[in-house]
Amino acid sequence: MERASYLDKLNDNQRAAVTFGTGEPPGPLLVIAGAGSGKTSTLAHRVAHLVVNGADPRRILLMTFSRRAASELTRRVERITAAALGTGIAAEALLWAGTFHGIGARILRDNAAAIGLDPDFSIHDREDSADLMNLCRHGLGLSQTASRFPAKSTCLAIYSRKINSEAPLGDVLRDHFPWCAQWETELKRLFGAYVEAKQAQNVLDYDDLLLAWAQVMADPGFAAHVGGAWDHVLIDEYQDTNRLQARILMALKPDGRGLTVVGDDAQSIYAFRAATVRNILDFPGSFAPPADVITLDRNYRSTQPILAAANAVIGAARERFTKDLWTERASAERPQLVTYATEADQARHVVDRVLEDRETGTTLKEQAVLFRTSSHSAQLEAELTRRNVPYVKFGGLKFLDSAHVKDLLAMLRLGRNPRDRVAGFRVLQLIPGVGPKAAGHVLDALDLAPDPRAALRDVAPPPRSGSDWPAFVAAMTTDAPWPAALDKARDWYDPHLARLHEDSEARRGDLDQLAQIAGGYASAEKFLTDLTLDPPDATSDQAGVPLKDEDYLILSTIHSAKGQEWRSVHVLNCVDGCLPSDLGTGTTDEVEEERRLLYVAMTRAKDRLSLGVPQRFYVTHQSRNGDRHIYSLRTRFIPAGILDRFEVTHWSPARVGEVPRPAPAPIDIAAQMRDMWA
DNA sequence: ATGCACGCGGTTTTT
DNA sequence: CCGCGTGCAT
Repeated sequence: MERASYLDKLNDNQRAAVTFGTGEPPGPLLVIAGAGSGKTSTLAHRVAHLVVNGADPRRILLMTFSRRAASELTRRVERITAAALGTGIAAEALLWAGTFHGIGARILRDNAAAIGLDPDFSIHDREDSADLMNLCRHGLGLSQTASRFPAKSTCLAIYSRKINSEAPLGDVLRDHFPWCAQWETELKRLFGAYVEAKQAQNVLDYDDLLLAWAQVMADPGFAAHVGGAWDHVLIDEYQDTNRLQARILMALKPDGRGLTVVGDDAQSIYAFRAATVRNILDFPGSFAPPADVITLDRNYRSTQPILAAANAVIGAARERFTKDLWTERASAERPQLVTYATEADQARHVVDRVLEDRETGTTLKEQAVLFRTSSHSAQLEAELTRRNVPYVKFGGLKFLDSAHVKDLLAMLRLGRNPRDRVAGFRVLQLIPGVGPKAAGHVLDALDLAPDPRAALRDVAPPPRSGSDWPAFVAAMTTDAPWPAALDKARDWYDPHLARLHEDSEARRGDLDQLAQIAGGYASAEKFLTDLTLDPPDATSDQAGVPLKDEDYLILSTIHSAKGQEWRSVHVLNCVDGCLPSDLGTGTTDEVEEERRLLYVAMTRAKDRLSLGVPQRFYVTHQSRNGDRHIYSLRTRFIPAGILDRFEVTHWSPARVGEVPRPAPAPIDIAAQMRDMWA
């Protein structure tokens, strides 16, 4: 076959990765792809190349870290194949592109009957899971222990880590939750109850999507059935997978044939979710003969000075398994390291710089401000709002977390799966006069009924529910097709929204948005699954999400910035305590992960990079005598020895024209007010 | 039984 | 500040 023209645009290593594999199907391949090395493009080309050479796209499994990454990849594959073949493959041909969790949900749903699951199972998001954990916690009387028992979210985090790391509970507690170690016995009991509750309620949490999948794969018959559905399995961001995911992968393709994994150990930033770089390091040796390894170390994204600074930061890492990145993009401009007296100064200057860059032709969308923790952007957001700069924030709170959205989604979930007690408690208590007790009775009755959905019509109304009940039942049991069913729920919910929230107008807008999204789905089930596994991740202040064609600045946690790039990048709060976060400096491993976070942040920049170092912070509510400020130091990841990679400056606001004004004589307002009644 | 007022305490990052 | 548990009035 004549050499396809798309191969000409690739460098030698990229081409080797794209065309790798002589066998049918080819042996296992590991691609170590440095930041900005054209990883996504290489992966897309490899998939396209397989298809161009006759692979059936419906028999390719493509697993990525987010659904956004999956659709980007799919789009590119379509473009490349379209150019190469004349006719592109249909958009639907790549049937199996998604996240580990999304694919897991699909496999479990498809095989539900055979593995003893009700196919109508609901999927709980993190908060729902924590709520269920809380119900169990109360049930076992753990909420009123003499010394305080760990909070529901902590319990869930411990449980989740145990599942995903496949480590004994004792080890998990010792290594990651030492302040909870005294509760090991109680936690074990709690987790047992939690698992039973999930099963009784026909509910799966995030971890179950992987755990149940792994358990399916442990059965040889099922493993062959599931694994046999694909000729090629490609995994992106392999450095951020955990033990459980690796186990699933190895069971899918035990001999490694058809398997490609891509990743970069220098960008591993999800250890808190039990991801382990061991997966990527041990991958080659898991097979006999070992997997081939191809390294992409040429960076196409950043200028040389940016790369030099990033390399210096990661160069000090305790362990390094890969390469220094190199580039041919010369520039005289070093990254900036700017100190400020306060965070407010930092916010002001960053906005100044952003606007300057926009004046000189860099749109807001081509610029980003990154930070370690969602709350670090608070002052910046205030400044942006004050100066009317539109922005969209990724990471942190999502609009799905707001009470009114959760209420409506819970109604839909309860309609599909009346055994879901978390949804049930939430929804039933919306009815005035119905509290935990009455809600519990209704749910118990539904639980015992042979057909819970029908039972909702017949169940005795709660004593004080009044005239609301028939309308509620009607809304819940409607036969309206999707998405009209959502409108029925909204109609019932609307008066309660107005009753419960002062700002019901703004919240109604969110629900409009939700209805819009719902319209794009064929069924409530698909809608709920997708929304839970891949929630719309941007929030943007009170103003609502800007229109798609509008220009807006990107604000993002470093975690949510993974895989992305911008011409200009500002990193906030590069000080000890923020980056590394003072919460995660317990162990050397945790500190090393924080170092990689800074590395990831810096390598997002194409042309311009600046790191902010505010020296004074206001810390609120840390001492009971009110707010205080603390002084902070430049991050330990930029020691004096590598300062020469940066242009170091200090910025303070101009004080021009500022004349101190004398204060007027004091007045006694309180006395005046008293005198009004004298 | 529900719902509200009060007081205490508090590990980010996400599928 | 916010969520959570407790205690009291309806």
